[in-house]
Amino acid sequence: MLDIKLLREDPEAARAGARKKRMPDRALAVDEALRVDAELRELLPRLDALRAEQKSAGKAMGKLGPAEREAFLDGQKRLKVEIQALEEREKQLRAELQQQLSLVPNLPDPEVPEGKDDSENVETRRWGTVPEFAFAARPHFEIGEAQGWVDFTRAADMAGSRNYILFGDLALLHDAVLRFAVDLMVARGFVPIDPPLLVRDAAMFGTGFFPGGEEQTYRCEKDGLNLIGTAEVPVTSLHGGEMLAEDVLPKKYVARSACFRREAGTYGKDTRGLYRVHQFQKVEQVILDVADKARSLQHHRDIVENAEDLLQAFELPYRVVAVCGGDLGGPQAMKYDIETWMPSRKNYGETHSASRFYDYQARRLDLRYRPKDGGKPQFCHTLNNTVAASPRILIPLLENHQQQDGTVRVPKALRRYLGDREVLGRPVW
RNA sequence: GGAGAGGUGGCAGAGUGGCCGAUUGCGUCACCUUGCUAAGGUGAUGUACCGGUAACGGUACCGGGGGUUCGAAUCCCCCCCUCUCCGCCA
Repeated sequence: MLDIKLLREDPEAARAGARKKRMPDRALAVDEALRVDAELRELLPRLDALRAEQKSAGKAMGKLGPAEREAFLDGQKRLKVEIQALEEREKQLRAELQQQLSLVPNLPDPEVPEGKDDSENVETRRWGTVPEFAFAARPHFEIGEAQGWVDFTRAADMAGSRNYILFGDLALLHDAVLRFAVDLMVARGFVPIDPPLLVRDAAMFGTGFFPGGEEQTYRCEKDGLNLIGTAEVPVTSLHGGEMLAEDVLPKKYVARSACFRREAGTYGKDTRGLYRVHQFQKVEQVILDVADKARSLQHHRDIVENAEDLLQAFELPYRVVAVCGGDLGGPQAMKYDIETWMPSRKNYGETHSASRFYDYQARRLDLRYRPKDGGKPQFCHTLNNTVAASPRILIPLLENHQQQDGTVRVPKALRRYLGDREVLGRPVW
């Protein structure tokens, strides 16, 4: 959520931001919000004056005898009716303002590249060498099925499409990756969290997934709860509604959780293999800190570096891209994706997504801190990034480290999580 | 799922229809006192919105939402959450 004051002072900035994000309908919300705000600002002083009158008269009446009260009652009753009418309107306007304001996307930073979709994201750097295979390299699902490591057919039978079942060494590798990711972050001072997977609407709204992301979300209607698509939701919401002391900041958390996504509207896209699935495990890093842009920028660099260090430890080639306006979500001010080389796609595929929000989520979550210098409470800044999402990360692991006979080499960093084995699987070809 | 008790300011905890935006304690800040560590005294100290350059003034907010009333932290209804007991259960 943006500050309404910002909209009053510079509405064009908010409209331009929505346009840069290719959300023209959300640009309209700026003007709707301002229209409602104007009416509210006209109404409030009148209402306040009436209430002041009611209040002072009411106080006086408390000191009067029963007989003298009668004289007051008529006027007070008229006031009451008048106030009730204005209050009714106030309630409508506030709800409308809230709704429109919550639709206005966060301002994309100036450094966010122009562009309509992910094809126009801008590469900022590459690491590693894309492997050249001296044999016919196979896609991960062929390797996995040949080894008996994954079953898509039975998964689809019992759970529908975009599901999978991992077996044996691949199930172990999946867990090894996640354990490595948590350990890496804990070593860097992040507090590990095992968060709720089912959350109320407030958490979805507060993190900016609602309104807008309802179709992507599995919902348990009976209980009014939503399955999280990322631990960002419960972890960023953790201190929602709180007033933190400045000296507890920054809060750095790392959460491992299952994630659930309906993937509505992606029919026919990435249908094979482990790339786009309804349920996966993810280790997510989240930072809450003071409202200081320079510190947000530094945290953003740090959380990208954390993910890069993981990929380097996994010996996987990757690139970092600056996500363009059209590919940016509503709540983000700026986002870097990290894309890891996936030989079967003959391309880099997104494995990480690092966002900074400034105070956009914190406003929605009512997440504040009291500055040390005794100033007014401020909304925090929030950031998050993937550390590892699996099974998607298994794609580059299997494909880049595959060997001619169908076995898979284990990167050194992961061996200690796999009984010190250097190779997974048996020769199958 | 059944029965009961509660949710009040940064925290703890009073307050059962008007004198309550709310006693008090802790914490925090300022000043004073005290020649170690410590302690003591005085005062200030909620958040948001509206108006004002400001001082300041006004309004709202006592878990959330409705209602009764001229007037609600206080009475009524619904919901959420916490705790205790019982039941069920990984």
